[in-house]
This record gives sequence, C-alpha cells and structure tokens, in this order.
Amino acid sequence: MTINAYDESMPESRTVPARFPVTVDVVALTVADDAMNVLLITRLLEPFRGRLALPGGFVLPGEDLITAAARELAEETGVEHVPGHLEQLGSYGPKGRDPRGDVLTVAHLLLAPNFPVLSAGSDAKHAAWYPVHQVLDGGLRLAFDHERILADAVERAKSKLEYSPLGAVFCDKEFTVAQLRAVYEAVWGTRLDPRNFHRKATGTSGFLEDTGRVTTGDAGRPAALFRLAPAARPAPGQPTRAVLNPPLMRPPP
Amino acid sequence: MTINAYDESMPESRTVPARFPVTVDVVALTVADDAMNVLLITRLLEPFRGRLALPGGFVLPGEDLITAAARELAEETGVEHVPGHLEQLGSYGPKGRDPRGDVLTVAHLLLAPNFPVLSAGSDAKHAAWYPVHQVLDGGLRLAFDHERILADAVERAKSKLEYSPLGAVFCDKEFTVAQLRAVYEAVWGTRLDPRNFHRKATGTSGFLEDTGRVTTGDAGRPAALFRLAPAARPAPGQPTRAVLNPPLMRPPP
DNA sequence: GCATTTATCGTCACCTTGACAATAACTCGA
DNA sequence: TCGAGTTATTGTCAAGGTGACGATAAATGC
Repeated sequence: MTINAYDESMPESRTVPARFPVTVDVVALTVADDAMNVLLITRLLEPFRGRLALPGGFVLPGEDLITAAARELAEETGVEHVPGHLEQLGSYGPKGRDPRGDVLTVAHLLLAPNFPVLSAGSDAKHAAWYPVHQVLDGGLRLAFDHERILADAVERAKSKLEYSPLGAVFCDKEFTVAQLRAVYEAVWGTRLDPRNFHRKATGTSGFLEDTGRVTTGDAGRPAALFRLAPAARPAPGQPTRAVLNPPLMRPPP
Repeated sequence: MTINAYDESMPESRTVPARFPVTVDVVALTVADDAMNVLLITRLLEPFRGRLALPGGFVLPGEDLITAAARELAEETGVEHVPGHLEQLGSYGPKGRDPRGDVLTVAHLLLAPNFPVLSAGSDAKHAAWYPVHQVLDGGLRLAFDHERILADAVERAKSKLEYSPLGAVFCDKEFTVAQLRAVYEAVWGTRLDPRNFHRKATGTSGFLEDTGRVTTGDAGRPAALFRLAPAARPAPGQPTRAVLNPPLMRPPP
C-alpha cells in the first residue's frame, strides 16, 4: 500500500493524509492503604528524563488499541494476564503533547486489585504504585499531559463506582462487604455507613453472590465472603452496564 | 523533527515508531419525526463507493481532535458553528477498519437540534439525515466500521439522557416540557407519562429555567417555555456532570 | 470471662416514583 | 358563541428506596 493510495481514492482529502505516531497509555488504578494508587514509571531518557509517567508505548502496525495497551502493560509491569478491567478512556492530542512533535495517544483505564510490579532494575523502567492524591495535589509532577489524563481517569473511576458494579474489580476474587466498602470510601474519599452500605450491596440483585464461606482470624465477627455475580462480571472490552443504580430520568422496563 | 528523533530519545521503543493516518468521524444525532436521526454522507469514491458513511476526514498536523471534528463537520455540512454538544466518543482501529490499511479514527458525538445540511450537489458530498433505526435494523449499510460506531454513539446518547441534562440540546433554545419529553421518548423508544415527566423535569433543581413565556397557536392549553439552566448548560469540550439522577451507590454530599 | 471489635439485622421518618384523577386553558368546528 | 377536543399542569396516593441510627451476633485479645 502506498501513501498515494489515499490521495487518489479518498474524497475527503485531495492531499496526502498526515500520519502520526500513535501511543497507548495505561492508567492502572488500585486501592491500597485506604487510598487510590496509580502505577507510574520513571522516565530514563529525554524528554522529561527522571519524571514520572504513565506506562505506555507505541502502537504497532496491525495491532488493536486494547491489545497494544495490554502489551505495554505486560512489558512494563511484567503481568502476563490483564489483572482487572481494562477499557478505553479517551484520546489526547496530537497537538501540543510532546515537545518533539505531534503524537496522538489513546489512554486506557485499568481497574485492578493491587498487583506486584517489576521492581526497579529488573528492566529499564522503574514501575511502582503512587498515591493518586500526591499527583493531583501537585506534589508529584508527571511527564507530558499525563496529569490531565490521570485526572480524567480518576473521574471516570469515580463514576464507574456510581453506575456500575466495577468497584468489585478492585477487590480480590472473594471479598467481604467491608472490603468492598473500603474501595468505595477510598475512591470517593468519604465515609459510608456500614449498615446502609451492607443493605444496598447485598440487596442489589445481580451484584454480589454469596460464597457461603466466611473470613477467619480477623478481629470481630467473621464476615461473609462474596464474589461478583456473573451478570455483573465485566466482559473483556465490553461496556459495563449499570446494574446498580436507578437513575433519575429512566426508560421504563 | 526527524523520525529518528524517536529512535534516539524514546525509552519505550528502540525502533522507529509506526505512523498511522488518523481521521475523525462525527456521529451527528438529532431528533425529528419522533425518531433519532443521523447525519450521513454518500461516498463517491472507492472504497465503499456509493455507500453511506459518517462525515469525517483526516486530522491535520497541529490540529486538535475536537477542532478537527468541528472542521470536518463544517466542511461537509456547511454549519459554521457547532450547533449542539460535541464530545469525543472513542477511538477505533487502527487494525482492520479500512481495506487500504491501518487507519485510526477518533469518533465524536454531536447532539444537536435538527439543522439544515448541504443539499446534494452543493459539494462533492451528499449529506442528509437518516433514521437511526434504518441503519441498526440492517436496512441501510454503512461504510467501514461506521455501523458499530453509530451503535456505540446511540448507546452513549441513551445514557446521556439518563445521567445528564443533555437531552435538552436536542431542543431549540426555548422549548416546552412536552418537546423535551418527545426527545426522551424518541431516543429511548418508549412512552413516558406526561405528568410524571413534567414533575421530574421541572422539579429537578438546576435543570430547567422558566422563561416566563408560553407557546401560542398550538392546539390545547399553552405550554410554558423553558431553557436549559446555566448550571446544566454543557461547557464546550468539557465532560457533562450528572445533574439529573441520584444513582444507587452514591457519595454523600 | 469480659471488654473490644466488626458484621449484620431492624426500625423509622422522609423522599421519590409510578399510576392515575382532576382541573386549566387553549383551538376548532358547528 | 358554544361546546368538544386537545394539551398542559397540578394533585393524590400507595409502594418502595434512603439516611440516620439502635440493637444484636460472633469473633479476638487480654
């Protein structure tokens, strides 16, 4: 295929279409220590040498966006399988993002339980978890427009918790209602009434599935262990339905 | 800037990054004749010559995505100013979308009142409104992966109505509650109780603003004219907050 | 044991919602 | 001019959801 093929056949353009480097970035969010954390790498080269940045890299020819995002995540963190829910967040650029020129990036959002990342030295990258608030408060500065992308990702994560059962993907396969509540409290930065949360979480049909087992060893009464119900489990790449909340203006059933 | 600049400075890649043609597509939706309509053009050249397609075109160097979408919309429909709410929908590709090779497209969603489009012959394109259901039912086939993009856009539009005040952008600047209700009924494909809808729409603070004026000349009792309240008015390019609905699991105020 | 901690169940007042009656205010045709 | 028809708007009421919070259950740790 030659570039001129576009010139001759595209009614939208009489000129050779511009081509852009396209990258994918992954905003991997997890909940640890009662706070939302994001996975960042340290840049070793210019531009933004020494600055923290989102993991990501160039899309290869013949590759899909989600595939590229999963590949870059694997390459830079060492995780073979996507450890949670991966979805497209949005695209940024191509203008004014990279001092070297126009680069379009397609940001992705990964919601996952805390997973181990490549320790410094095992690769050229230093990947580690950082509290999100340190970045949003301005204490940590990121490369490129990654602060804005992170801010958008956090907003998306917050509303995902309102409108979808995806809060559970921050938890392990089996979890207690209190652990799930801790996720909501960390992401939203608020406290929730344990009794009302319990009523809502267990009372929402199609959300939680009781495993019949309970926790042991912790202080206090043992808690029932739940898992995400099949209906609420996110299909890979698919949009997540809002199982949780009856919105205001709503189409009748 | 040379291509080799990436080779030397990007830790993510030791090779020359691939470059892709990047297009923007616009899914312009409107409500007319109690149905959702989409703006389509007829392709005059291969591939997909004679097939209907979403308006769109290549992103230019130094151009932002939203800017490109607005420009392509203007070029192919003749509208100078964006006639409604334009936001990014999502990106598709670059693999397997175009028989000529990898092309990444960033789809955009325009929600707007019915606006006049370029009549056939005034340009190389024939732009016209088509009922969305004709496409989704398979009666009309679109070029590339535009049917999938349209389906995603319709889904997005439906949930926008649930979670945001954007239903009003389908109406004129001043509108009646019944006109607004007709939008909801058309987008959702259902009937809504006029009395309950009226209560909800007028009772939601920060949504509608009474102009003090009423309709005249129509059959039946004159209806009060409203406009979208300033708080609910969409900021250009900004994400729309959910003013309308109290979701299930919700952060306390 | 007993205090402490955490989980879970209940209660109650208030609000929202859906179904639907009733009234208001216009147009239109006889 | 006078209904008849049509559309808009205000109410009413029962059912269900929600927030605040009391009470109980069942473990741990001393």
